[in-house]
Amino acid sequence: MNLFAEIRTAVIAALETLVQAGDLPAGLDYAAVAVEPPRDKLHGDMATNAAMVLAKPAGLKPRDIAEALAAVLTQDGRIVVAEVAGPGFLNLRLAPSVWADVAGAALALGRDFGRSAMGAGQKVNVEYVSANPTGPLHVGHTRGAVFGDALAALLAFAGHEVTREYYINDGGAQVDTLARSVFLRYQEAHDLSVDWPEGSYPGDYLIEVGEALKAKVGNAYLDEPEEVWLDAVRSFATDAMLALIRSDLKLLNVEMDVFFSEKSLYGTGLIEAAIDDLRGKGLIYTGTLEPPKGKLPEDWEPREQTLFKSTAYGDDVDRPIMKSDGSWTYFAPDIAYHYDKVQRGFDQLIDVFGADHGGYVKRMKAAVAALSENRVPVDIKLCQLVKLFKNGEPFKMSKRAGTFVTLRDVVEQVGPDVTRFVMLTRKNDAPLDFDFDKAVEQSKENPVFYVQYAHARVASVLRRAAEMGIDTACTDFAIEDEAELELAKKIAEWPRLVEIAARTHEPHRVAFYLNEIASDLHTLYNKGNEAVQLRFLQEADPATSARKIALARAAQVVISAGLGILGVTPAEEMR
RNA sequence: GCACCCGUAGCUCAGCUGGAUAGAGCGCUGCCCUCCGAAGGCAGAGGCCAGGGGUUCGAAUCCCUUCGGGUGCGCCA
Repeated sequence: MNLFAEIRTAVIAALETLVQAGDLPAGLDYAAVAVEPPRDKLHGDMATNAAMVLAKPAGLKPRDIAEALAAVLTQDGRIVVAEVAGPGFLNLRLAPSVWADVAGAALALGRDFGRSAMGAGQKVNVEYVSANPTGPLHVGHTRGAVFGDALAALLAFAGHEVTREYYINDGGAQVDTLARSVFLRYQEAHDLSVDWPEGSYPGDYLIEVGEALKAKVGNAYLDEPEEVWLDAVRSFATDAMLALIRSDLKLLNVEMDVFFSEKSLYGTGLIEAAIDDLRGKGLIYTGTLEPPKGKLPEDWEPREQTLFKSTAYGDDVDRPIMKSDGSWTYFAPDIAYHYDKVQRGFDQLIDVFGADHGGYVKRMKAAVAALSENRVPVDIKLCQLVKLFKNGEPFKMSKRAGTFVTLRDVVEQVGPDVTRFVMLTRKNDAPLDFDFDKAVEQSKENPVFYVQYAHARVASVLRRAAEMGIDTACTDFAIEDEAELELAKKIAEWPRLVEIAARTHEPHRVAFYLNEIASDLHTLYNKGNEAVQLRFLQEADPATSARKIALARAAQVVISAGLGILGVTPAEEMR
């Protein structure tokens, strides 16, 4: 139940009434009519721009439309005051009972309150993490993992059918490097001393993989040339890395529906099929690209290549899909992978990448647009860097991986709940500072704590109420004070916020909202210190107390639902 | 050189498909702790929304441009 949507429906019905009465011309487009919370709450509870939006097409003055609209709307029992303001806004003030009804819905629906049918019938694929299977996940992946996971949950909450997917880059040269690195560890496991060539993966995490390989094959590969063991070791190593990555994800409670292997596209005709599809559309050709302007690669020379005409779909230059030795570039399997997603019938694709893949966005969009004939939109969300701090000092090294801090390092220090919440306290395209100490600090500056505390505070009130024999299942409300009204209104905003966040693909909005509703709850609670009649717990008047507690429970339900979307456990107590 | 992202209070950042007098936290100033949990609370000061043009009844938001920061830029994925 989205109260804003309901009032908007009422506004449009009222406009129709005006049309019937001949006060407005028929056939107006109401699409731009909005009902929103006003910026300044002194203006009322909701405002509509209907009169201003319709003034021009209707050929009338905004204020005249607004006056007429106000007259009709005040006949609605929910609307107490409708007054024209500014250039033609219509400010609405709602009856207190309306807010109580919304809070009542929250209690009745529990964590399903705010669930939307917005995405009904929409199949969405969210691809995230997709880290190369060459080592443990690091901090950057962590942000992508949390973001993608929260976004998937948010879309599901908004009614979409969501598939969470991980693309395994196991087809390129980097898994060969992995295999060779594991082979070196395998040699070490046999007490041989080895040289680490430039570009190999020297992290400690491969030591046990080398030992496991020894345990499996003994000394069978020791004196053999690469041709003998490369395939087998690569497959052994990528399996091990994938197991590592899965266990990393599990630490964060991230669970994928599909792990899609790049390798599975090779030798199966899938890449060829995707490229053929593009060729059939006249988008594949052989040609020579212009050199990039400015800093020229040193070994630049004009070269004829097989190209995808991505410029036909908004890219800046056409992109090579085949190397000069006839093998595919990395782009070709990616095209095939997205072709596969399109063929699986998704209505919408979302790719979550690191910000360093920004240059990849246009060609990927071009590819999907071409493959789906503009049917399937693809939204590519870029996650910016995470800078780690400890005691305000930059924090860089990992004991495990050597050169980078791992997901495991982070989660082991602050836990999955804190990791997830903090990662969502910034917009995805804004850089994020993550301070280990602040993240676990128990103070108002720490949003994780602040929101958890609000939830726990209600739990605490409920426990004490039960001891005092106060009804904790009451569904009547006593919403009188300004602070109570604020909280009730904030609860009513939840369904609308879900839809906005889902539409914009921005789960951080949920985190910010939770901070606000927590703030309203704390404010109300603190007000009870001075104004005794505002306290939730009132031994002398259990009936009133029960109705106050009902509001606290409604807020708690919303906080719980919001945390659920973010993948954070609501705390029952903070000790 | 080109493309993408970003530029909002001293600091870190929100800001809804364009809406009214641009918000929050920290920091700062002043009050407040025998009180349902003060691991705080209340109030106040503080902004040319980087600069300039344009579209619009209306622009932090859309378009153009300048400046400043980040990322990327033909057989690496």
